[in-house]
Amino acid sequence: MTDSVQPIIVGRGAEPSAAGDPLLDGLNAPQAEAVTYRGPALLIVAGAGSGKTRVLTHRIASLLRSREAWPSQILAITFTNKAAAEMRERVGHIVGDVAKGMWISTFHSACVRILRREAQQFGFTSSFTIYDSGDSRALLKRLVKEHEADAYGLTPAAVQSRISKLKNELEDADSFVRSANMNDPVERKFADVFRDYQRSLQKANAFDFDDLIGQTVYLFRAFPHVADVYRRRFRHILVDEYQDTNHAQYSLIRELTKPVVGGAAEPYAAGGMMIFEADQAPELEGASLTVVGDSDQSIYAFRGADIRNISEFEHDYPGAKVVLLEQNYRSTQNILGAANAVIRNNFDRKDKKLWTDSGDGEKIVGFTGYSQHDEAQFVADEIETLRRSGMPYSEMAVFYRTNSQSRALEEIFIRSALPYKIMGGTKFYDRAEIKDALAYLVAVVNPADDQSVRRILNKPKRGIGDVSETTIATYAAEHNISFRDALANSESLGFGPKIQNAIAQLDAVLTEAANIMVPPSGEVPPPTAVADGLQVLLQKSGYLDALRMSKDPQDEARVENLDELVAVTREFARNNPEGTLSDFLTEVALVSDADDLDDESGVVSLMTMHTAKGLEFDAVFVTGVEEDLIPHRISAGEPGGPQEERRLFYVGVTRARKRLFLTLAMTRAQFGEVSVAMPSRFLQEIPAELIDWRQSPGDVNSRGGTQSRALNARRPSGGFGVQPLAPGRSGGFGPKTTSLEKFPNRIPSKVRDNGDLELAPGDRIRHDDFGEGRVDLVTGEGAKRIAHVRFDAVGAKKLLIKIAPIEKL
DNA sequence: AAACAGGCTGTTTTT
DNA sequence: CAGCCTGTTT
Repeated sequence: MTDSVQPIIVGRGAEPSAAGDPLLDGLNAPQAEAVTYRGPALLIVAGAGSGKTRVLTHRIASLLRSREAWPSQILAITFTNKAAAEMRERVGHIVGDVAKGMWISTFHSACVRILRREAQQFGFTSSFTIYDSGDSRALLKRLVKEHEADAYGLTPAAVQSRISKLKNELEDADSFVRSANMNDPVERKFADVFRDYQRSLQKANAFDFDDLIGQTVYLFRAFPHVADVYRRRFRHILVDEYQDTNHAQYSLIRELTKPVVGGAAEPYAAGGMMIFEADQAPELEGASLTVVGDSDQSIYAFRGADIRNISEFEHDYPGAKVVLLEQNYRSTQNILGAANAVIRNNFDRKDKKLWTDSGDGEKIVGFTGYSQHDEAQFVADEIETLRRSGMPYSEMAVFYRTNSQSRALEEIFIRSALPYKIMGGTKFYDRAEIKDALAYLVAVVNPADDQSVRRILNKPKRGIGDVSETTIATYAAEHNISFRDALANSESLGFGPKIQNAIAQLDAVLTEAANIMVPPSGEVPPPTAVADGLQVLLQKSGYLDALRMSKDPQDEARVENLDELVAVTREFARNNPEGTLSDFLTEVALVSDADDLDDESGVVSLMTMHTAKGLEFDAVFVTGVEEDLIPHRISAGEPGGPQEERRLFYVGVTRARKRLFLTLAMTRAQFGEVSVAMPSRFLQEIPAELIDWRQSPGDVNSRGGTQSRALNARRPSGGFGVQPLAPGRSGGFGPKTTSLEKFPNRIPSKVRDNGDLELAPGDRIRHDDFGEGRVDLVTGEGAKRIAHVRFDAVGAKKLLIKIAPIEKL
C-alpha cells in the first residue's frame, strides 16, 4: 500500500512477461509468480505487510494488459469499500480508464448490484431497502413482543445474533426446524419468530445484511439460468481477506466459479463487449479464482468467518497453486519480532516466518499509566514529540479494543489541541435524526416498508400516539394494503379532525417528495432530485422547525447534522449524476467505519483494532494492553476466543511501520466503577529486550514511583499504593487520601468554557494538571485559539484556550 | 399524548 | 455511566 505506482503503458506491443516487465519491476520471486501464474485456482498466503495489495493490483493489470480478460470480466472482492476504492484507483493508475468496467467491490455491494438487477425474479422489486442491524433489531423487537417470546427468555439481541449465525451458514427457518429439537418450546418459539421475521422482510421488500449474501446464493441456486449469466460474465474472480469469509460468502464464490453446463445460451453482452468463447463450446469452464489471505489475521470468527475456507482451499479447489509471501516490507525487525513472538503462541497454526531486511529500527516503547487519562496523556505527549520530529499526524494512529476506550483519549486530545479523527464508534448514520431522515427517504422509495413509515409517523410530534398507530395498522391489515397506503385514506380511518389532518399532511409531503425523487411518469429525475426531495421532506414535515424551536441544546447539533446529510446528498449527486434515490440509500447502508478514512491529512486516526485491519501507519499506539480488554473478558469463555484475540493483537502490532507504542493503565474506570487492571498476557510474550519501558507495570506498583502525569502539579506528594480492596470502614478517619475514589482523575464531563479569555505571549497561567507556565504563542482564531505554553514542571504543551482548565494569573 | 422521573441492566469486535 | 424501559403525572 505504500509502494509508489507508476503509470504503465498498456497494450503497446505484445511482448509476454519478459524481463524488464514494469508490472514485475521490484517484485520478489514469489510476488512475481503470484502476478503471472495462470490456472483455475490460486491461493496467495500473504503475511502482514508482504505487499499483497500490490500483487493483486498487478495481477489484475497483467490480465488486462495481456488481453486475457476484458475489464468487465473481472470481479474483485475486498473487505471494505475503502479497500475497493483504493484498488480501483491503483489499477486505474496502471491501465487507465478501462479500469472503470471492472467490478471491484465488497461482497455486500456486489450482491446488492446483482439483487437490484434480479430482484423481480423472486418476489422483490429493485427498489428494495437494506436493513442495517439497527433496523433488524427494531423489527425483531416488535416480533419478539408479538410472539411473547420474551417469556421464553428470548431477547431481540439474542434472536438477532442467532438468526445472523444461521444465515451465515445459509440456513433458513425451515432448515432450522428440520435440524433443531422441536420438543423444546424455546426452540419452537425461536423458529416462529425467525419465520415471521423473514416473512416481514419479504413483505417490506427488504433484505438484511446477511440476506444480501444469502439470498444471492439462493437466487443462483434456484435460478441456474440467472447464475449462468454471471458465470459467463465473470471469468476472473479475486477475493481479498479470504480468511474472513463466512460460509455464505464461500458458497457465493463457489457458485460463481462453477462451469456453465447449460445448453446454448445467448451470448451475454457486457458493457458492449461480447464474451468471445461463446461460440466455441456449449460448455464453459469455471472462472479462474484467486484468493488472498493470512490465517494469522482472521479476526471475524464472531461473525461467522470460517478459517477453514482458507485452510482447506487446496482441498476445495484441487490442483490449486499456492504462493507464500513471507517477506515483510512494512515494519522494522523489532516490531516484526514482537509480532512473531506473540503469534507463535497460537498452537494450531502453520508456522510462518515473516522476515524483513530493513533493520532493527527503534525499540518498542512501553508505558503504564495510573489511569486511562494518564495513559492518554502519555499518548498525546508522544504524538506531539513525534510531530515535532517531523512525522505528520496523518501517519500516526491510536488503536484500542473497544469503542468506549476512545472517550478518555478524545478528552485528552481535545485538551491538548491535537487534531484527531475517530473512525467508527457512534456512526454518523446511526444518529437518531439521521435515521429519521433516511426513514423519510425509504418511505418514499419503498412504501412497502412499513417500519420506516411507522418510524416517521410521529416524528416530529404530530399527536399521533400508540393507539392511533395501531388503528392505522389494523386498518391496513384489514384492507390488505401497506401502512403507507393507509395514510392516503386518512378520512376513512375514523380519527378526529386533528389527527386526520396531521395524517393527511404527512401523506401530502411524502407524495410531493415522491414526485420529485421517483416521478411516477417514469421520467428520469435530475441529479439534484435526492437533495431537493430531502429538503422538502425535512422542511414541510416540520421536522426541522421542531428542532429549531426546541430548547434542548443538542437539537442545534442535530440541525447541523441534517444539514450535513443534505450536503452528502449534493456530493453524491456530483459524483453520480445518474444516481437514483435507491443508489444513494444503498451507498449509505453499506458504508463502514473504515471507509471514511483520512484523506484529511494532518489528523491522527483513532480506531479499534478491527477497523485497523488492512491499514498501516508510521507510528502506532496500541492502548489498553490489559487482561480483560485484550484479550477481552468475554472472549475467555468462547471456544477459540483467546486465540482470536491474539490474532487481533497481532493485527494491531503489524500495522506499524517505524514506531510502536504499547500502553496500558493500572486502573480503569468502567461503568462508573474503578477497577484494577492487570497487564495483558500478550506483553509477557514479547521478548523483554524489544521493549523500552518508560514506565513499567512494576514501576507503577511500587510506592513513591513516578507521579501521574495528568495529575502532576496537583496531588500532594505521598504514596498512593493501589488498594483494590479499599476497606469500607466508616470510622472517623480523615479524608481518604489514598483511596481509589480520589484517584481517577476525572475529566469534568461538563464542557468547560473560558469564553473569550484573552491570552498573549508572556502571560502567566495556571493549569489544573500541569501547574504554572508561560504563554509562548497564541495561534488560531475564535473558538479554536490555541495557546502554546511552556510549563515550569512539564515543559511545552499546546492547549485549546476555550476549554482548557486554565486561569490567567 | 407527551413529558418526566426513577429504576434497571448490560458491559466486544462489524459488513 | 449510559441507555432503555416502565410507570406516573400533567
